[in-house]
Amino acid sequence: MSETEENIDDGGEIRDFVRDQIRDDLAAGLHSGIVTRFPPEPNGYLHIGHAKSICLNFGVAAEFSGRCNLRFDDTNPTKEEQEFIDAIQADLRWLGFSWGETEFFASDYFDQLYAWAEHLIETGNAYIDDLSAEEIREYRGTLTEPGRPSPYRDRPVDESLALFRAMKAGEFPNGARVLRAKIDMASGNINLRDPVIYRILHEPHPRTGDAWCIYPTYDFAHGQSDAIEGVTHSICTLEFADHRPLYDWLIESLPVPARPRQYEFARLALTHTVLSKRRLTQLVAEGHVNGWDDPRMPTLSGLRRRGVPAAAVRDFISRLAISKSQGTVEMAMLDHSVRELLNRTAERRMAVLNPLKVVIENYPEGEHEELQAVNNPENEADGTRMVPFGRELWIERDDFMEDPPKKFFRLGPGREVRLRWAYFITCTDVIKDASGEVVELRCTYDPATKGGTAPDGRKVKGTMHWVSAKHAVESEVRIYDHLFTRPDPGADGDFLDDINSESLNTLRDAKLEPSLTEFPVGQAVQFERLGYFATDPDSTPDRPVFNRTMALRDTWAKVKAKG
RNA sequence: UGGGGCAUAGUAUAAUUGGUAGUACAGCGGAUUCUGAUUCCGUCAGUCCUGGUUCAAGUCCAGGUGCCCCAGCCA
Repeated sequence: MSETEENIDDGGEIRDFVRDQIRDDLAAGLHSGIVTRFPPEPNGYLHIGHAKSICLNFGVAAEFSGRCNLRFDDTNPTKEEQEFIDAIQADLRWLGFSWGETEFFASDYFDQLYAWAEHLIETGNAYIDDLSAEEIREYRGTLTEPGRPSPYRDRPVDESLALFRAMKAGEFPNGARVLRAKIDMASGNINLRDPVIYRILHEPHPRTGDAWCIYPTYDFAHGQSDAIEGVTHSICTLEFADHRPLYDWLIESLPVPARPRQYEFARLALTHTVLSKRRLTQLVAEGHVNGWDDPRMPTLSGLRRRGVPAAAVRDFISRLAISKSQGTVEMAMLDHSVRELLNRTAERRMAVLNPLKVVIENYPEGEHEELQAVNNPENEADGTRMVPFGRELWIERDDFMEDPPKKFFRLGPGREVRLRWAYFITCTDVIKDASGEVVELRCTYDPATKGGTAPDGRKVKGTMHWVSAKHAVESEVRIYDHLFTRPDPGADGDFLDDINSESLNTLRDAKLEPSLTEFPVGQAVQFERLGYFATDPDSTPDRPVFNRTMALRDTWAKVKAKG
């Protein structure tokens, strides 16, 4: 595994503004150790954008001999589910990260957070507001106009305290009242216009059950949770920069055990896909894809199912910059990391996706032989295997043209090509059906070319893959393309309108060489000349199903397209 | 003058803090090849704008412009 790191200085350290900050803080003696955290909300599956945050937070912790906590930000039981908690942990492990014995939950701190809320009321820094959600919005003002104080803003401390306790006791319905921090209704930063910090939610929580009917908001939970855990550097994405003043205000207003600091970096955006949880959830909920782990999804589980190795994801992330400028990375960048890793590690096999029958007329009927093939030219240790060869073969339809252009190196009438690891064959006849479609080729082979080289030194331009018809394993192969037709889905209207209707092409008549039945689910393999594939969990013992992880680069396709 | 953030090749970024604009991906061309793969070689292309300071500006100063985020009792 050779994961390249982009921004490395001569000392081998990764350089970016977050790590620079940490080095400075360490040099200034601010901390004895570094603690970060990865704080997913369990309301969806992890995607490749999360991988950037994961690699940053866990990476930083490892580089500075610190610790990274996995902490679920589970403060909104209306959206969160145990299924997501389990999936997030599974995806993290797959990606290759571990977080020690325990995982943390914001809900573990509900008692402490509640006590701090009371403290805020007692110190005159928070109040119970009876305004409705709509009224609060009206009073908040707009982006350019200041807000107005709620009529309940100066309610006596005792009254707020009593009301807050009544809220906790379940005496009010959802939405009846909220607890608000008392900060500045005229602030240019809307997060400081008396933000709601506790709301009534009569909703069972995946972890605390019915213990609570009031729940803290993100803003009231996150920084304090960081403080409780001794997090030194709370690294989040740019959209939270506006929240930092509130984060700091709460830390300063409360008797918390530590002073964590928040730093923001630009989240990952990728072309030809979407990475917002709202959109991904919509794709799943409305059935545009077959679940969170659909191989077309940018989720970690989708990538895994498609056959993308975790190491390739990590390599891709390592090439990214940690910065504050929000760009969109080309999907080709990810493709490159996948191909580079798989080229080195995936064994090669032969499979015919769109079969065309070939009969070798001068090969003895009823006989076959075993020919030796190299498993991986990039890794001699992978050895060789035997592949059965016979009189009737399958070749790829695309590898034959009746009237080929000059640059076409493959099979055509009267042409000679090499069958990989086997023989040179020459096409002698083309059989068509009533509609004129080619259904079979008649060929002859040269026994002297066994193994693929001609003793007389003659050359052929093309080498093709093939599968013995008698020994072929019937299979289904799923070919994937970008989920969206354009690089920026939704930029020009509804993102659903940009869904690629041809993102999944299921080939039900694929022919595999026999050894392909030995590949366990998820194991990467290269089908020679076609791409990298991995077995899908839908496979059955008698009918394997393969997903195409990534096509090989195809310069012929480019030549052909140019005409 | 609501607040916050960001501008370097097609894309993502680097530039020792004022001293030759470098890297990766993509593209293009070629060599090698029993995968039209891989590998190798070559090549294209960039500092948002306008002024200013300076021997010297991507970097400093002034003024513009453009893009992103914020008006959830989501995170």
